[in-house]
Amino acid sequence: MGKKTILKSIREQIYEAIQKSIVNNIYKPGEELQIDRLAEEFGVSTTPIREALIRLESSGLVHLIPNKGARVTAFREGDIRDTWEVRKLLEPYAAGLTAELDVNPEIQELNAAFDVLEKGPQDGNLYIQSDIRLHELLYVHLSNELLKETLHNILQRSMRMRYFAEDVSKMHDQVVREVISEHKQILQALTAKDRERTVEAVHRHIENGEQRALLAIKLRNENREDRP
Amino acid sequence: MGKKTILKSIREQIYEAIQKSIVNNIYKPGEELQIDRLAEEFGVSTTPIREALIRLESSGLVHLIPNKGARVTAFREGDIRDTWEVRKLLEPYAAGLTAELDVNPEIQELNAAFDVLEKGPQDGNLYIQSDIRLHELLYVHLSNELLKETLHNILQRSMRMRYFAEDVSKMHDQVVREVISEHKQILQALTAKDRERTVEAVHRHIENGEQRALLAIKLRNENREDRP
DNA sequence: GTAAAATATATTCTATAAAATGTCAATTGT
DNA sequence: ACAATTGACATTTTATAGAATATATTTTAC
Repeated sequence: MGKKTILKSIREQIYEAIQKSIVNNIYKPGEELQIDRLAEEFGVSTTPIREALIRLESSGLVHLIPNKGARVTAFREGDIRDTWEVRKLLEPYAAGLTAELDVNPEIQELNAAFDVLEKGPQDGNLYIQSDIRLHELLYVHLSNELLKETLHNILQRSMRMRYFAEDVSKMHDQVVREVISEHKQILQALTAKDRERTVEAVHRHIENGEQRALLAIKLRNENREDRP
Repeated sequence: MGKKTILKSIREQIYEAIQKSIVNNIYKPGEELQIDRLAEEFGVSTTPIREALIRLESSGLVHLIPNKGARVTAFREGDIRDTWEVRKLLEPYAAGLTAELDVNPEIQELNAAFDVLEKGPQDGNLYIQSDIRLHELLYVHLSNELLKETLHNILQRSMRMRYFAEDVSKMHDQVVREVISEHKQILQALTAKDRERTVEAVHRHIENGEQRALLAIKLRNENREDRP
């Protein structure tokens, strides 16, 4: 009763914290993740840190080298292509199934958010939140847990790559407008409960997103060539 | 020098051992996996056992309940459908890509194995080995690591479900012949380097496999109804 | 330049803390 | 009086911490 109730295990909390930091590029690709240091930072022993890192390896965000340590998984252009290749196989299909469900309330919400973004001034945070929520909408209501898990994992990787490639706070107005327009097309197809149109709209959006991510990482790499 | 050289960490060895036992249904669906008991069985401390179980949860073979323990993941008919639904999205696509590579040596080997199986007497072990190797052939040579990882994981789950549903040692001659015939069609399409035909052959094989698994689990469940 | 020592770090083990479960008697309700 | 419910205690098991060991890397001495 009066006692403090632990809602989640320490391992779980650490896992979520590190995951979030990796997806948001606070921990950078290739960065070392030392167990002792993290244990001290979080104020816990090494055990839950190790266990969190093991789970993070399974989700592809951390790379564990035996007897050497853990690093945030690094990636190249090719990894972006690979990730988007799998995304193209799963996400349009999932979205097509979602089109046959009733998700009107969420569509309304997202439409409203996109209207704000189109008219109002740049709001990076709202943009990211809406982006994530739209893509989650495309699969969270499905009953196939395996498909959901798999897509969730791939989406986490994608998001990390995009946020890394194009620093969202500095994103060009033009790109934001493009993405919002594509999102609205997806929402329209969903509203019409048109499965085929949804599949196509999502597929197009993913392909465009891939091009945007590839372009952004190329620009980023070019800017990094000339450095101390 | 004279010292024993450990090739893999204990965690890794335990992980592989338990994984194998789950896929081969030595540890049954729903079975409790107590850390202390396993630690004693394997002659190690509890730490590497825990860590192996955490990884196994990520791969979907073990279900971890906080402060309660670990169980081998249980599954129903619906989980078979879910697993095969995702398989249908990924495996034919991967096989199609493989059709454009040069994998002749492995095709020869597998063809030989299937010839032996068709003519010779029932050899459950050879049958399983060939089955696994054929399905691995359909993706292992690809360069997309994410696709490979994902497919590998899904295939592990499928295999477990099939081996559970239809106890392979008791499998009917008719079914074995069916499967081998489908496998040979896939190998032919691969030999011809015909991408489209490969995709179709693999897709058909997966759909038939789903029906076989579903039928087998139904029969199994019926036989379990009337028990003490 | 090589080999041995020193250092750093990951891995594993052991011990303690915390949580869940089961037992059984006391209590309550009918 | 009897069945069902509650609650304290004992047992079991997991979760975390902290210590010991193994492995890899770097430094130093020759």
